[in-house]
Amino acid sequence: MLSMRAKYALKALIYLAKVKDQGPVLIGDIAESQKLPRKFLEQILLEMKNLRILKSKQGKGGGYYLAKSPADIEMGRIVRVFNGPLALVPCVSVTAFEKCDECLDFDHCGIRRVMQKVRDVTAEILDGTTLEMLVNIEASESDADSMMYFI
Amino acid sequence: MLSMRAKYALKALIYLAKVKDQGPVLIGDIAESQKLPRKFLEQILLEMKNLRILKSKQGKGGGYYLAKSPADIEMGRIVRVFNGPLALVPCVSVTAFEKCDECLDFDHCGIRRVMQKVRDVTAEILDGTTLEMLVNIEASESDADSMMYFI
DNA sequence: AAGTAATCCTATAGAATTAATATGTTTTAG
DNA sequence: CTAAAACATATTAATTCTATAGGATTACTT
Repeated sequence: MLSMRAKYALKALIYLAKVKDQGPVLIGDIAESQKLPRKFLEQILLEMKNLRILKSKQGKGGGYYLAKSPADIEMGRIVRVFNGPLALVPCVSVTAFEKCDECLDFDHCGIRRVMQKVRDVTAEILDGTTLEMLVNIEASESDADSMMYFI
Repeated sequence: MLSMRAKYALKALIYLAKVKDQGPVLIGDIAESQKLPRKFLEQILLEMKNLRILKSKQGKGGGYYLAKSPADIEMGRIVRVFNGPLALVPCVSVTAFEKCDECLDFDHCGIRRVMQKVRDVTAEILDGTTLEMLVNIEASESDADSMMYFI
């Protein structure tokens, strides 16, 4: 399952994308409007700022806002940062590759080969979905309609 | 990431599928040949027996063996039992559906709609892969060859 | 019937991770 | 100068995960 941190990060980003022309947004506004725990969210936003996904303005009148266009922020990136590798086993991870301790025959491991496929399709979807698309998906009426965003 | 329990369960099953005509197999044999911690594996095998995935024979000359044909045991089942739901968020889980606490608008949630797609393709692969296929995949020489097992 | 080899069963320890809160520091507009 | 805001780090509490321990039960062999 996705960690709360990852989910909250995505929620906050989607919100920031929706109000992106209104200048800096207060942590408190994001937390309240999205029903997220304020201090926990604070950490998450800070981390995204350090990763240059967000920018911030300190002091009175300050807040957070997107560092780049919603079209340039991929869901995959956020999930990796806050939830860890997409791969279900380390031996098919691109960002955190590692052989399994108990591995007897890397080349012929069936688990690895299947999990490689799972990772690939997952990455295709998540890396292929931008914040901009997420906003559009939320604007579409039915699940069926939103499906056309996938290849 | 997949839990060790899930990985060990799969390893044990693949091994049992490979030697399936040789009668009951000792826990110790499985553990040693697959480099799995013996007592931990014991729990896992017992659980699979209670789920009717394995059968066992107690006492001298006893051991574990598959309760059904490798063609009838799907990877998805094992992952669900030992790792939990395939879904990354509870609101797209078939086996453990639950709305998110912080959910504001279920019908229009972009995260949910994308994660639904991820769950669906993952389930398609894992539920579409049987133990028998895993054994065949391990017998094929290149990763490319083994790819034809996927739809 | 005894002995032994095996699974069965449950408890528990220890480590790691996660979610969240707490507390204070720094920056900046007015 | 003050108040409002982000910045930064430490700590807690709960949960989960991996693994081990120790005995209870079952059944084959002699």
